[in-house]
Amino acid sequence: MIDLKLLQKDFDGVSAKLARKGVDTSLIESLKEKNEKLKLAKAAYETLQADQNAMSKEFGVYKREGKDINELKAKVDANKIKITEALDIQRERQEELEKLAMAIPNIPDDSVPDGADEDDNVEIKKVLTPKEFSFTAKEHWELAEENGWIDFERGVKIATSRFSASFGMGARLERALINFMLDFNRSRGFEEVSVPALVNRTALEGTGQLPKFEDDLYKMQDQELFLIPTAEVPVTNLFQDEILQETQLPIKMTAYTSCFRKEAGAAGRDTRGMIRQHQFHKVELVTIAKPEQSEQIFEDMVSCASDILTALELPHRLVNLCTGDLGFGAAYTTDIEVWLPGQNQYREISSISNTREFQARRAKIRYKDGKKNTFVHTLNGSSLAVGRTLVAIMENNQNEDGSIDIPEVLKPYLGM
RNA sequence: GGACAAGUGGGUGAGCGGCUGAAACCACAUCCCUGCUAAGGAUGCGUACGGGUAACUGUACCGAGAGUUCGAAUCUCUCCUUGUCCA
Repeated sequence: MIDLKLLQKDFDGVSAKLARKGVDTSLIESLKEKNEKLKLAKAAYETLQADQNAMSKEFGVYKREGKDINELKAKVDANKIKITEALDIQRERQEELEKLAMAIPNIPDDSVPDGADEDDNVEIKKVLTPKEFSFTAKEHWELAEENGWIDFERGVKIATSRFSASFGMGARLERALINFMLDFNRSRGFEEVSVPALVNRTALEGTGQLPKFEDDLYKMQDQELFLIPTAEVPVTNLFQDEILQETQLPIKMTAYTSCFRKEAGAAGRDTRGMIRQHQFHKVELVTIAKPEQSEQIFEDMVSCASDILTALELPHRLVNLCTGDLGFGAAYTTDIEVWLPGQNQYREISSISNTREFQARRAKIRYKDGKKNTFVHTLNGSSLAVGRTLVAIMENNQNEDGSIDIPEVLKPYLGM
């Protein structure tokens, strides 16, 4: 959630920054107005309530002294009617404000380049050079089927489109990758956690998936629970509504979970293969940090994800997301794109974001900064998307006969 | 699944419908005293939002929500969680 005090203080600054993200200034104007109206309504209600409390106190005194209370009671009763009205107005305004405020994205950092979509993202650097193939590189679905690693039809049969099943070395590689990634992240100081795959509405509001993106989520029918679209949701919200000790920070965590996305609006994109599935494996990094720590930790997280790809000998590049491609909660984001020779292009395999205090404000995660309570910064990033890593291994390590070389670092995980 | 009980501040734990934002103790912070393998004393110490340069002050919060009442941590209802017992 954006900082309403900041909005009040620096309306022009805030609205200009949000305009870069396509948020209409009139919306911000309306937010500011609603906030001011709520303050007035609150003040009105609180004054009446203060009167009421004072009169109620007198009641006790009157009774003890055996005084007549009829007159006082008439006054109090009349005041009560006004309080009820004032409270209704206040609640209504509160709801209006919240509804609007929860739907406004984070303020993009000044370093975020302007742009409409992913084509305007800015490359930061390339790591490793894609190798030349003496033959035409195949796409991963072809290789996956040839090797019997992934069965797309049978996945669809037991669920629906955009589901797949892995067999043999395909399945074992997935597991090896998960373990390798978790171990790697752990070696960089991220504590492993294991969390529920179902979360409630409050958690999703805390990290910003709700209320705006309900269509992208799988929801239980008989309970207010949702399948997680990313481990970021349960892991970040572990500390929801807590006041942490300064010495606890930063809290660096890594978690493996399945992720579930409806992929609403992605019809026709990546329909073949396992680039875009409804369920996929992902190893995630989440950090809860003091504000002054978050820039450095962000860099550490980017390095961690990039170094995993380097260890797997997969060429990739880092890009700085432009305003148009930036997620709802992020102040700034670096994507890591892995080279896919079969597709002859770089494709996203990780996305690392600093949300600064955007999620912390929603999820009420604070720490004791001396005597004051201060919102923490929260960061999250994939390290990495497992399915896409497998895709990258298949395409980059393919031989002319269709066989695939296993990366050295994975061999211990496969008993090789 | 059924019965009963409980949910209070960082922790333990008191709380009669008004004098309780909440005793006491522990922890923590600052200060004082003392000089020895330890302690003693004083003060402070919840959160959110609003007003005030500030001292301070208003409102709300004792699992969540609703209700009764002039007034609720305290009474009633619903829900959630935990514990114990039963199936």
